[in-house]
Amino acid sequence: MEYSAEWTIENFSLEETLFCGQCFLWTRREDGGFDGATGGRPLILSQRDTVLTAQSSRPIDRDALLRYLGLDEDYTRIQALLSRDETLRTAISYASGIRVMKQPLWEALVCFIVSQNNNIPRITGILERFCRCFGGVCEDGHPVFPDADTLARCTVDDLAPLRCGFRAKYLIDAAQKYTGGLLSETLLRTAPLNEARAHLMTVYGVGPKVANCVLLFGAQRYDAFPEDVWIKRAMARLFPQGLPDFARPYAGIAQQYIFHYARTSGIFAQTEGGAQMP
DNA sequence: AGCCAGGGTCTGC
DNA sequence: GCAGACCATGGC
Repeated sequence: MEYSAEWTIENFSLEETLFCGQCFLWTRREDGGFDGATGGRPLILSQRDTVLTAQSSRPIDRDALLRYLGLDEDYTRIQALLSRDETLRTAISYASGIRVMKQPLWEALVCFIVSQNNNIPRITGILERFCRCFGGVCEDGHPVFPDADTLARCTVDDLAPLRCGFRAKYLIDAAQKYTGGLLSETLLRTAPLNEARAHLMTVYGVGPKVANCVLLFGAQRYDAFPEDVWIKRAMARLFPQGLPDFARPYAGIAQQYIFHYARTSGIFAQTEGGAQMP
């Protein structure tokens, strides 16, 4: 690891941010750090108290990494705004170190297509095979996330090793539309939310939930509000009237705190002590 | 064995 | 517009 970088960051949890269900591309190391990549560069991230450290075999783009981790946003302000609601304040306080990451659109599209009707450990496994099979590995052995062009040339049978089931045909259609220029990132980032969502839903296998995840995590649309089974349960109990209006511009960020709180705090007794982190 | 998992499509009403 | 069958896979 020739290159390294270091930051001091208050009120941030790298582990909770990487493993709170918004991203499935990082793995735990035995030394307590995490293996992953951004922008095609392999990275080892670690944190001790308020010190975040990045190591890589290639030069580190400090700004890009901070942005990827959502650390370029003022969460003091966002959390204070959302905390005007008492229930949101509870959910945020439970894991206030979480940041909503800014993932590349293509990665988010693939990851959340894979996520549908699936559980987090298996999503992670499928995506690891996906990277190894179609992206190869970089010089230090870390799997590389494949380009859309590579996947667009594949058939459903080519994807068999992934064991991703009925999602294979969805992934291929997404790749073909993405490389074919049928998905406008500008539109997804700037159009009214309903239009952007409808645009994404032209992809076979992308419905409202996956579209909202891609908008939130892959296009930084903080007003997008993905509703999976956990969020539906949590909303029915905690916000029967829906989120308060003032929270709407950041509904997606609120959603991430609610999601993590609902799954791991034990307020829903479905899984003893909450869902386990991989 | 049956149900569930960060759902979506397709058909039939 | 809405319910219900069906879709692959793996863990519990």
